[in-house]
Amino acid sequence: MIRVRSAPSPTGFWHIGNLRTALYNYLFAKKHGGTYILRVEDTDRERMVEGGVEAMIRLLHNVGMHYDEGPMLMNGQIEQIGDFGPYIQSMRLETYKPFVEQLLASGHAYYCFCAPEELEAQRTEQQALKLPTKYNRRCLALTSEEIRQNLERNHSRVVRLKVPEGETSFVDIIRGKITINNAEVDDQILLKSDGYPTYHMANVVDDHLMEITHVIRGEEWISSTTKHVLLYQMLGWKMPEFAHCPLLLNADHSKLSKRQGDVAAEDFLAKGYLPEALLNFLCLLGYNPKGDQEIYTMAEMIDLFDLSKVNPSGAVVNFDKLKWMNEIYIRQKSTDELVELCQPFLDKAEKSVEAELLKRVVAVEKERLTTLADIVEKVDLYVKLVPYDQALLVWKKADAADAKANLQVVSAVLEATEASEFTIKTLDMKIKALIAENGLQNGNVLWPLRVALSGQAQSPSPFEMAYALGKDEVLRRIDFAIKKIG
RNA sequence: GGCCUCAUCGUCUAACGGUUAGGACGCAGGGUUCUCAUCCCUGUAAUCCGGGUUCGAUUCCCGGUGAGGUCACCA
Repeated sequence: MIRVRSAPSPTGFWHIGNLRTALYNYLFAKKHGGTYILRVEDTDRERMVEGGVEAMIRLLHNVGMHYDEGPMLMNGQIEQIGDFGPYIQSMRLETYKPFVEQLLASGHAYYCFCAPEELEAQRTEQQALKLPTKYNRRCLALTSEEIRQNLERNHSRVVRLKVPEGETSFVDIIRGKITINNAEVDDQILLKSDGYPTYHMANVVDDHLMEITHVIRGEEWISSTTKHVLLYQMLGWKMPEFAHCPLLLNADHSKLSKRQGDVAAEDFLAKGYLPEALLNFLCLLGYNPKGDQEIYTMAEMIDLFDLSKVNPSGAVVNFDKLKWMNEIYIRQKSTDELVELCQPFLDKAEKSVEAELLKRVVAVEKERLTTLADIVEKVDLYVKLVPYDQALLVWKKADAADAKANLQVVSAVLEATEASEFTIKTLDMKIKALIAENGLQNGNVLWPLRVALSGQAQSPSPFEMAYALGKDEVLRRIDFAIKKIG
């Protein structure tokens, strides 16, 4: 049984790289009929952010990546769902203690009473001498009597991993075998002076206890994996398989950061990117399941998912391509769905648009939306005619008299047309027929008509505009234009 | 700096050791068209460098270079 987890810290925001790694966990679990788990790694109390856990839960919910076990929101309250809980590390402090004791007893770990300031001083010295910055193992030389006394005095202390000699290897599904000489590895702190375990300790213990079979995480963890492997060996536990996903990069190839534009996953949803588009895009960033296909349904992504096909090199995020993909997904939506999706953006902008009008506007503007938020501006010219210069009404190959005459002809026809016949297709046929019958030029009729309806040099076609606006408003705007010409 | 990892168009990528090195985004041009958008067509541009192995290397091996990661009582 495959069991994988996303193990985020709730101390910051989730950027799209974190989301992508989570997606790979999700796809891998679903592909193999396994279990996807959310576990919160909040052992750093100083960096706790209020509401961080809730935000993460909502994000996964909003993008439709539902997990089988983990903290879930029930009526606004966090509840632990699953047989391996709790899934929040700060609630598991007692769970880690026996294992730290075990390591201490077996000689794989030791107490360290050095003050943080001392360690800091050591580090700067080592850096100055261009030596590796490692703990000097001073406390390893302590006699058992000295240790006992320090403990009795309740001296501030941590527990460190005693890294043995030799070398450590593990197989990464994406990169193959990775070997590191243990001499390079620092005696990692496992238990902090505040009684909280560090990531390394908590992560290994929880992965074991929660029976995690595959650890799929970001590339930045490769070097610490040695410590994790050592811990599995010392505790006599079966190791999970590892897969380290490449990082996402800025255009200048630096690690993706907030400084160079918005990268928080939530922000993309807030800006009107569809979750499906975002996930499809992230899935293909550094990965290709097969051939030339670009658009995949979630079912396809799951079906085709293969961790070993993930590219090992970092991927620059091509935001233009995300926009393109979002446009594709928007066009695939039905008008009704799109109206529903757009509504929150209008609400947020405090624009209220009559339901039937909005539906017609969305139908027309669908091909012109890059994000859902674009609807907020698009809707303006339908709600209210914006002022325009009367010269705009005149087609480049004609004059004002033509514009006026043609608008009058069209107006008469439209007036005689039933409101129910104001569809794009019918209007197109009627007006084109009118042009043909009177031996007119398309441009000389359609340009003034379109400008009369939109007030813009560039806009949807007059048929689309007329359909969206409806008969009454159309006649009103044409009349206004005719009077404007004078 | 030590260690680890990586390397195909500007970007994301495809290519049993044999292809005119393919696709997508972007960009440019064209078609459709009253304008915009959509849609369609065309073009643009890449195997980091040097050795080896091989009849043959983008592909395998070694070295160099470059890039990224990591070196916390953060995850």
